[in-house]
Amino acid sequence: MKEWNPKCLKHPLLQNHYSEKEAIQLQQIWKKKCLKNNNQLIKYNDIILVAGVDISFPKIKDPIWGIACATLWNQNKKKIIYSATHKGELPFKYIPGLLGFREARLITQALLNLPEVPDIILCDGYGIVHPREFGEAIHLGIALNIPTIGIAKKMFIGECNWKDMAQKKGNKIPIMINREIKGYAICLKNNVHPVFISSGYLTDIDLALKISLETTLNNKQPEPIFQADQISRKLIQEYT
DNA sequence: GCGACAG
DNA sequence: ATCTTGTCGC
Repeated sequence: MKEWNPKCLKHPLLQNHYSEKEAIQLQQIWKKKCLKNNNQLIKYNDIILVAGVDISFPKIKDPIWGIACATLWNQNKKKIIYSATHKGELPFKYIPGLLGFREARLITQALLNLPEVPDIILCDGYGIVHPREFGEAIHLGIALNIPTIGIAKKMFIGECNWKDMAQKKGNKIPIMINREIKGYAICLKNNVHPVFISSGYLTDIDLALKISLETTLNNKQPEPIFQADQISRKLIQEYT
């Protein structure tokens, strides 16, 4: 059984209080480093444990703390088998394009409370569809050396006429950047707006779509993320 | 310069 | 992200 690296919270991408400029530089440095390594993509058959992560915030103006939740889904049982949470400080304000610096550390602390290490992590946000191809999913995946997928609820960058698409489960339409397909808007539930899926760390878009569909039960988002959202949101109420 | 902008 | 009830459609 895989073990958590006890030093994983020491990773440079998970440290506190970077300046905005430093954060952007780190994204560029680590993006370059990843391209050089030509790492192996995860294989579909090696995926059994799928984690989903999310953070909820108190309803105040500029929240400086939040509660992260990580859930664990078993692909054979098709259900959530564990969940874990962590309440803590947010090390960075919200800046579009730098979400990983705000959320990845807290998410990691919740993941560390899970009894097992997941084979892949579903993130609430983007992966490669990002101004510097360094969305939160990529950020978290590199820091932990675990494959990730980005699943966002709103458009960010790129071209995609998702409003023209019939809201039928399974329907999808590409997100184009520079005439290339970088992700997809895909409906996971009938009569509901699509989610926006892009590959993260050690994954490609085909695997991302397949795993997302297979871990979806009856909600707009895959169940691991949906449950992480629900659980963290409930916990916030108890602190408020 | 202006507005838009994942969570 | 968060504040929020009912309501429309399958």
